[in-house]
Amino acid sequence: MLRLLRAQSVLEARLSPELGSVHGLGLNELLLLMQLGRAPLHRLRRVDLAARLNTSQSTITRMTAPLEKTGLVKRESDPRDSRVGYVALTKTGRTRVAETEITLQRMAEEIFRDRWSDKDIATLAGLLGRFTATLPGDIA
Amino acid sequence: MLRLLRAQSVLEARLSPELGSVHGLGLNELLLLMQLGRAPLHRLRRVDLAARLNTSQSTITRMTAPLEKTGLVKRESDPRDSRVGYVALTKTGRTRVAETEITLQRMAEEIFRDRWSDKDIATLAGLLGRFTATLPGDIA
DNA sequence: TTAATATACTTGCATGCGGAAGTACATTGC
DNA sequence: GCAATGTACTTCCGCATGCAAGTATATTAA
Repeated sequence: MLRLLRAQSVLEARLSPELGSVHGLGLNELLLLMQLGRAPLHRLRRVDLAARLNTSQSTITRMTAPLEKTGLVKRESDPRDSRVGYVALTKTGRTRVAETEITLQRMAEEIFRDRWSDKDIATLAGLLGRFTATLPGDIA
Repeated sequence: MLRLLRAQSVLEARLSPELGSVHGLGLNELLLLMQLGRAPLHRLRRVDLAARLNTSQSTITRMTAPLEKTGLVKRESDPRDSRVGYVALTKTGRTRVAETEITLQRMAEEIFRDRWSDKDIATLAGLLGRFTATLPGDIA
């Protein structure tokens, strides 16, 4: 179990810098945008987004501010309930996510290429899924 | 692979609060002390400790300061090389680590109890080991 | 209707972290 | 021996984050 904690830090240390330098997005920003990309209408309420990213609402507020400025994301309101603010992917945002996901995919292949069979990967994903299953918006 | 990132945050969210409230140690502090506990003479150079925790040296400096104050850890110097500062577990520190590890063990069992067989756990540990193998001081 | 409670979000504050710069010491090459 | 380089550590600064408090709106109960 302790290995899970360590493995994450190894992985993050490897992924984060390249994503940042190539696409100007932090790993967490990418994960946020990916959640939006998979949501209906490419948008989510801020509370739901926080739950999916297993983080706090205040983090969402602060993370989305710069993304709005760069135009990857925009605010939308709910006519039924004026408390809620949706975070919605813009068209620019969608293309940017797509590009970055390709890079991520390439890096994943690079990491797994050596000693991992497809079966190993599937097994790992399955076992880890038991942890992440408690979260909404689980990602394959 | 994304699941690995999510699984860690789920796990940390579950472990951290209880460890803090029961033993007054953060999860990262415990991991630090555990590394010392497994090292020869119960001590490590600060650089090596940073490498084992996959963190920066400055983090080690800041984390050890409070641990020194509470007497769980003490400084030792190297007569051969006066640049190095060892971080060494005190006797108090050793008993505290032992107590806390028991709590951790209990929590782990609680988490895995339901849907996990011993074989599942072993498989997961093995697969994750491929990531952590690059770090010194890997922990079972 | 109105008061009490619940929900969605933002802001202020404190904490934990990494990186760069600074200091002290050790090692290498001449 | 001494200059140049490398290593161990600390401190400073900025960034990301959670929590608690505050605001605005919605829902529930009387």
